[in-house]
Amino acid sequence: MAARRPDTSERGEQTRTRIVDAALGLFEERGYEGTTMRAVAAAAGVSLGNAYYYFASKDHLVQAFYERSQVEHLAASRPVLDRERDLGARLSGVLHAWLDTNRRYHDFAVTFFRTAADPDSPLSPFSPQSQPARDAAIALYAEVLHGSDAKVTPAVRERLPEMLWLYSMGVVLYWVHDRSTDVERSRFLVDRTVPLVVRLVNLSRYRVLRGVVDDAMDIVDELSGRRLTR
Amino acid sequence: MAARRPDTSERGEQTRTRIVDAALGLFEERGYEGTTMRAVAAAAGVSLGNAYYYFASKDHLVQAFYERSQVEHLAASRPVLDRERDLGARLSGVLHAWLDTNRRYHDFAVTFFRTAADPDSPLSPFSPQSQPARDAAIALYAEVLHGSDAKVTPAVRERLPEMLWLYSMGVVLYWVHDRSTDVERSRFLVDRTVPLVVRLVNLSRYRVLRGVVDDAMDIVDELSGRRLTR
DNA sequence: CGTTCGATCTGAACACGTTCAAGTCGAGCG
DNA sequence: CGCTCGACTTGAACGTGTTCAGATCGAACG
Repeated sequence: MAARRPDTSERGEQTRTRIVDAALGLFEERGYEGTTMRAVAAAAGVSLGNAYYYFASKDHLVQAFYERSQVEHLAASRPVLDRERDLGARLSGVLHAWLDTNRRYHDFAVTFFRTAADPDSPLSPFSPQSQPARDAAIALYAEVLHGSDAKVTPAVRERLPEMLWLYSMGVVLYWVHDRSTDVERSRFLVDRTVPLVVRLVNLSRYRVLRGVVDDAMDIVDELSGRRLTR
Repeated sequence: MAARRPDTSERGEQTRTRIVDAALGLFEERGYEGTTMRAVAAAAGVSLGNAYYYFASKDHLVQAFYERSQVEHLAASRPVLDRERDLGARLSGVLHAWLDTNRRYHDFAVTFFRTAADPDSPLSPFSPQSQPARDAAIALYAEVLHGSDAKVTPAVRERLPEMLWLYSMGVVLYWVHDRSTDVERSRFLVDRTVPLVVRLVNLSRYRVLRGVVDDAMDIVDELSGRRLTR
């Protein structure tokens, strides 16, 4: 029979799950900084050292949140993607779905994204360790585009998903800084910029913009042979 | 006679300077994380607690770096701004000047920008405490534009500096993640995107783009009545 | 049953950022 | 000269993330 991955053994996996659950609960309740590793260990019913046996650092603990949030976002996006054909509606729907699923995490997401801004952190959206998550996210925007009735050139069709993802990262960056009630300013940003994006996408077929667009595509190619990092 | 600001009194100012010098030296030598407050205090010849009398936290210590760097950048940009009239040359010159003046700080700037990514940190480029520095930076890009021979509509003329600053923040973000030797990829990014930006600026006068541009300007207005933060 | 060995677990110890109660210093005043 | 007061300085102590040398557990094996 096949050898088991160490962290998939029964006992280990159980303990790992207990720790994650405890951590996410405390994060939501007291925020990231307000949650100590000792508290996490205690809530999970394990020793402090044991928590570090499963998670190399406090930061690594939020990767669990990251994954959970992404699964929720995908699920929340599904209905929109199945229903809408219009590019603007699809893009807007996916972004609002993101804002919805992350609403309750806003407070502690702030400190989470702080560590994510460290290029050396595995949590950075540009880090090698995030590649799977990043690819999944880009794939989502590929579906946003390819499932729509928007007409684009082949070159754009291929690179636009990545650029839409970058655009979504911009929205996230704004959202992190957004202190308005119910993050209405972020929603406003989405509502106002999505039509702009769509219009630019449509314009990209026309002669005046063709040159700029082609050059932009080239730059994306040249710089993403090896991604934003290293 | 006028009352002295406490931190401008003779002895205090001296001590403050000693601490800043010690800190910047150690930052450059061992990086941010590698530098302990105890080491800074020791190098400055003061007690640990005394360092905290002048600087509320380790983070506040890098504001000194921030200011020094900005002064250097301004000085390095001056020749280009006095010489060039072409928008692309001016923009490119200013950005390369930034890369030059910050070259030796790259290693520890990484961790510096990490804390800067925290919206609650006074070091965030979007924070109220950074407003003076931010305004100064935007003013620089206003000079880049207004001293050039580029033809733009009044609306663009007014808002473009802020957008150029945002563009420069994007370059900085890329630079922080850039691990290539001598940050050549960042230089490549500048060389390739500046012409794009210039072409977009020129196109902004034409009918096809007018609508998009006007809408973009509106959004900037609506969202920056109160800035990106609060 | 006894041994072995790797996965799992423990808690004391460490280094660091930060706080604070208690000093010291020096100029101005009576 | 002694006193006062506020600016400045001190170092011990606290809480936290992280490390590590060693338990403990349990399945496989002889």
